[in-house]
Amino acid sequence: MAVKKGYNNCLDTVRPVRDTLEVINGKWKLPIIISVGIGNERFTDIQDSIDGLTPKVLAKELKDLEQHQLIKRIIIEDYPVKISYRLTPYADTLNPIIFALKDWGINHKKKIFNKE
Amino acid sequence: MAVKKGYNNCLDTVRPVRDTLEVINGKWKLPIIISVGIGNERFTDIQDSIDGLTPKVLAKELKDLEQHQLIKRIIIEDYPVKISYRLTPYADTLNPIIFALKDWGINHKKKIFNKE
DNA sequence: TATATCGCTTTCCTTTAGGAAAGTACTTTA
DNA sequence: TAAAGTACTTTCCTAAAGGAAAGCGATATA
Repeated sequence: MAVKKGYNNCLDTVRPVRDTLEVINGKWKLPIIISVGIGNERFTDIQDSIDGLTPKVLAKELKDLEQHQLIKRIIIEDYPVKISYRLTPYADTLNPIIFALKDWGINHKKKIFNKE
Repeated sequence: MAVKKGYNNCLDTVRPVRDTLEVINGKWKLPIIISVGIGNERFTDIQDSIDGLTPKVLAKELKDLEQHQLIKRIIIEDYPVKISYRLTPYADTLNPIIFALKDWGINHKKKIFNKE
């Protein structure tokens, strides 16, 4: 029989939410995905488009995002060799999350602004 | 005239997303909101419902969430005094975010599972 | 020849998050 | 009187995130 517990079980929701947060955690991953998605393909462009992002952090986050198959790194064999970053189709599945976060942020700022 | 820039501007989306992430950052805030939302009102119940959550972290996160007006702390003047945590109506506005994260997490697990 | 750009890497350092364990003040139950 | 529960706090520690600055090997431009 089941062990007595006084609390309500919320694992059905908490577990997948935590799984998602593990993929998109940190300050930078979603901003980078947004920037690449909007058309910034070059390392320097991505860096310039996001305030406060340092090259070290960008390089690390790009690697993480590549591993999760959200971004692909394309080497263009030209003289000089160029490197281009693109979203994978899978990254598009993050759109509902990005829109939800964006909407909430816009609304939250309104709320705070009207209060004070 | 405008300064030359080679990158596409993504601040319209990045800024509100970052504003939201500042409110719900970390491993624990959304799980706690989910747990309280599902009916866990007591400190110990919330703690027990979320795997790995320590009392120190829970106490800190509850304070943060109170400050952001997502949770209210209710003191029940009984013998002994009891303390109850509830979501504010404002916390309900996070639902689209939570559902989006949940759906993505479920789908992501499927994707990984089918691959390997 | 000198300087600049690109896509990073490297080093060093600070801050923050988070975990383990014990303690505390109070009350209730046996 | 002892043990247990409630809602935390406190201390101590580690790991990870993040920032500042310089460097590097290649090519390109003046």
